[in-house]
Amino acid sequence: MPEFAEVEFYRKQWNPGLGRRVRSVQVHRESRVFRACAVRRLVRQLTGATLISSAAAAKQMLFRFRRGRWLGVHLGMSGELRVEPAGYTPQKHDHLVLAQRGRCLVFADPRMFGRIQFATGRTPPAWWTCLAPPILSGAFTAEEVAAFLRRRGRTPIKAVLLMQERFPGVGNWMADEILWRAAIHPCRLAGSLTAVEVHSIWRECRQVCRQALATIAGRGDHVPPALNAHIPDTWLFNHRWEDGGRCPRTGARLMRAEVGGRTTCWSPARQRS
DNA sequence: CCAATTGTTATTTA
DNA sequence: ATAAATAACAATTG
Repeated sequence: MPEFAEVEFYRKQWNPGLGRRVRSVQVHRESRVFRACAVRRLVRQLTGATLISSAAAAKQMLFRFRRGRWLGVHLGMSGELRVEPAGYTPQKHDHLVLAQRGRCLVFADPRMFGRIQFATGRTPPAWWTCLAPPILSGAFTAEEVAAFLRRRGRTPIKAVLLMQERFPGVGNWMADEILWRAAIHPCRLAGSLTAVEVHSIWRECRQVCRQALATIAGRGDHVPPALNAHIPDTWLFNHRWEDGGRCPRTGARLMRAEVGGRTTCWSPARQRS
């Protein structure tokens, strides 16, 4: 489920634990989510550690603990972070629980495509620092986007938008939202776009990221009561899975088909092949 | 039983 | 050799 802004939403869920010590760590040891992680070491090192700060980038989260301990979380398809009362008993899909004095910080993921990572050191680990420059940073330029689309010229634009090495945090629904706003058909080959269309892609990437962040993740420390509760009906998002759904701008029927290996939704009236 | 799911990666194909 | 397409991963739901 979670893409860019949803990841930020989940990051904030653990905010009540900031500045607090972890008294004990519970793990579902053999779970796949620990495939890139030395679990015993994680348990040993995080027990007694104090959570200092956290950050989200792309679809990745980083939690920093005192004395150079770093916890990485990727939510995969079905992961979530939440807070439970002290004394909480982990359920079937809870793979990692950090118990603090007044609460438990829980990572759950039924499908287990998610990933937990752990590292120690003075500086953030490589899997964090090597992420592509954020779409909302100055390093995400129209020129870089144009060059990338040229290099992937024979690939449908929908599939290109899902490539994390250039569009960090963009997932299936965001890619569809961007193409719908830019009025570009998802099957168009990346190399066939005009300069104006390439520029629209760049602009709408930033626009969708910015608006999604404000709407889904909230502003400052404020977090919306539920994930995706306040997404306006003027977005494609709220119509893409409805059977017989209609384009909020043209009123025409939406189409659905597999493009670039993912179910894709578009408005034929706006997005011409 | 079959098909579906908002992600990533290894393997196969072109 | 590179890039694109496909399969696989796992659990749950309709």
